Amino acid sequence: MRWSQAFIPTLKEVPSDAEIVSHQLLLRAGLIRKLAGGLYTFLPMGVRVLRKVEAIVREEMNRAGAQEVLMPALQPPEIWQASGRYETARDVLFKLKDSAQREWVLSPTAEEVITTLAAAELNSYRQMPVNFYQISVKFRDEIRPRFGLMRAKEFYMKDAYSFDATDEGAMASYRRMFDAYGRIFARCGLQAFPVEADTGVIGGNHSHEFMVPADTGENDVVYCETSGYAANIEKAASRGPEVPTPKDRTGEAPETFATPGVVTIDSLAAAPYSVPAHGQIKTLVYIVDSKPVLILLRGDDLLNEAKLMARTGATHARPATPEECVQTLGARPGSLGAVARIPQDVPVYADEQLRGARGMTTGANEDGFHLRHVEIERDIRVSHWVDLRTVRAGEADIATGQPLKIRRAIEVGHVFKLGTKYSEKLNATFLGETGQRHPCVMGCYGIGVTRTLQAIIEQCHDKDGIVWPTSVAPFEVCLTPLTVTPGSAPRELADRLYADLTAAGIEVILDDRDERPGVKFKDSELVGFPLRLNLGEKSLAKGEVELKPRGRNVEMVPIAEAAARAIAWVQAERARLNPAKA
RNA sequence: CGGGACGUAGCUCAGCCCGGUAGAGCACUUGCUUUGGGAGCAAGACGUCGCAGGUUCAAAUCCUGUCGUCCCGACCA
Repeated sequence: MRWSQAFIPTLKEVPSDAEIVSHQLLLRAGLIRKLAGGLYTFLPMGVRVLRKVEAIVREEMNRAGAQEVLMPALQPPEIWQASGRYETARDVLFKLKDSAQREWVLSPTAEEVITTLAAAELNSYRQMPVNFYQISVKFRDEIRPRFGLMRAKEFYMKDAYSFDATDEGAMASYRRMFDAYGRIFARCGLQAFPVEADTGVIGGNHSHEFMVPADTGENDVVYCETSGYAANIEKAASRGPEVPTPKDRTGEAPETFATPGVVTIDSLAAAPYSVPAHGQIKTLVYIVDSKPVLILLRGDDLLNEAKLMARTGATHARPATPEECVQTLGARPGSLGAVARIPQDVPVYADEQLRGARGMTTGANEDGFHLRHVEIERDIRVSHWVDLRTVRAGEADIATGQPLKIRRAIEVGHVFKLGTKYSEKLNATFLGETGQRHPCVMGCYGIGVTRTLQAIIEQCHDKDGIVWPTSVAPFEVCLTPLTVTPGSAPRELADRLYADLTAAGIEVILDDRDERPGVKFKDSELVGFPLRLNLGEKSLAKGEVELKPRGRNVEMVPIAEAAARAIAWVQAERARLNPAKA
């Protein structure tokens, strides 16, 4: 490719609506342009990278035994109603009507379609295990698209679905995908690591997310360097808070005391009350699938909504409004408690940290009053003891007792053992060896291809621009003659090297633009080609060309060796990023 | 959905408070010079000031509405 013929609209200045560096570089390097919020056009360089990431995903999926299919993005709502997700996923589902007023949904994932296919086509245990995948455009009605490709309304995703006759088989399928994911991200030059993930309403503990550490990520990962434990904060557990919960028996009965104007944990912890936060019971009213529930936490703990959803099996949960609190408990937020006046039909979920708690202080369910000397198991009707709190950095790892750390990360992949949720609802059953009919045991496995692309930039860049891993770079080598006049030595050599490298199977872009050297250097570094060959009059006169790997120092090599050295460099990088092939 | 900010040339922005008919830098076109880190000089082209109403002799500027974009929040009672 000749740069003069290529469409690579680089930007010197930072577009005002790009906040994070990877988004800025996507725009500045001429990979994408925005059409509207959360919708982007991929320009030629962007497409080249996208296709490379996609190819890596495809190769590894095929290697893992998955078979590629392609499903419609436009889907009938009936199958979504059948799975129940028409309701549970309503917030992210795009819906539309055709000219006959028939409704359709735009697919965010394809469990319903693939399970419908399986219901029709998979009839015998002999047909399993089988794993179908596709790489296609997905749609999500994001309430707030942001960060360019990170959270978009339309994006590229690889989604795979495994079908097994047995639970053990499903675990083997899961493992194969888990391993394939490790290879995929490694080949993309990306440092991504698996963390235990929340399994939501489906339950079980076989779900991992693949995370790329980045301050701009939208997930918090809890991890322990000693034990290797790593989990999404939505799922993470620890040995508990550093300050233990008071449990000394006092024998005193609950006592009401006036706390005018005190409606926060902090103000009750301050003088004149001086009740430490860990000696308080925080009472929350949540509306879970339209019904009120009470949630009890230690005063210094934070509710983990994902855990709440998982423990209650709910699909929607939100804090109750002050009016709903009054309706449920007769008091406003700030004075809520679970000791008295709790309607029988309102379940009380108490966090495990409160088990055995004594001498606690909590709201009296009367505005302006609190209760002290509360013993939770004596005074409160707890219907469920569950883990609901959010782990904090510094708490002890369950395995080793070492302090846990927390960092932000970008989720680029997710593997999930689904079980029979979809196969039961959509009737994907098969006949087993004994002639019995069983639902298929499923797994689903996603990789955000466009998000992965941006995560690579987020991880691989410097002050000058993108530093592409060779495996996903739009071109592997950028030939940069500093003089482009036909017949000049740099131009002649560039043309010759272009032919040699191309013949060796290297992807080369020749910067034949009649631009000043500074412009060419800046552009090639912004776009991020892994290896640049500078061909200047001065060094050529000395019989040398410059080999400039992106982000590393220049090396002078004799003209006669230039092609061989460049080829060797690229091949070494390819091998480093794909050891299996080397 | 709540809050905040911003919409002026392809891009980054000024002008708005205090109304008088639109500017800078970069990019683009042409010419000359320059040629190892986003060149210099000269000339040129580029705008329904997001859109719709309103106030006014006069609106980018003031008022109302609307659309769009970005940020924060949507657990901490």
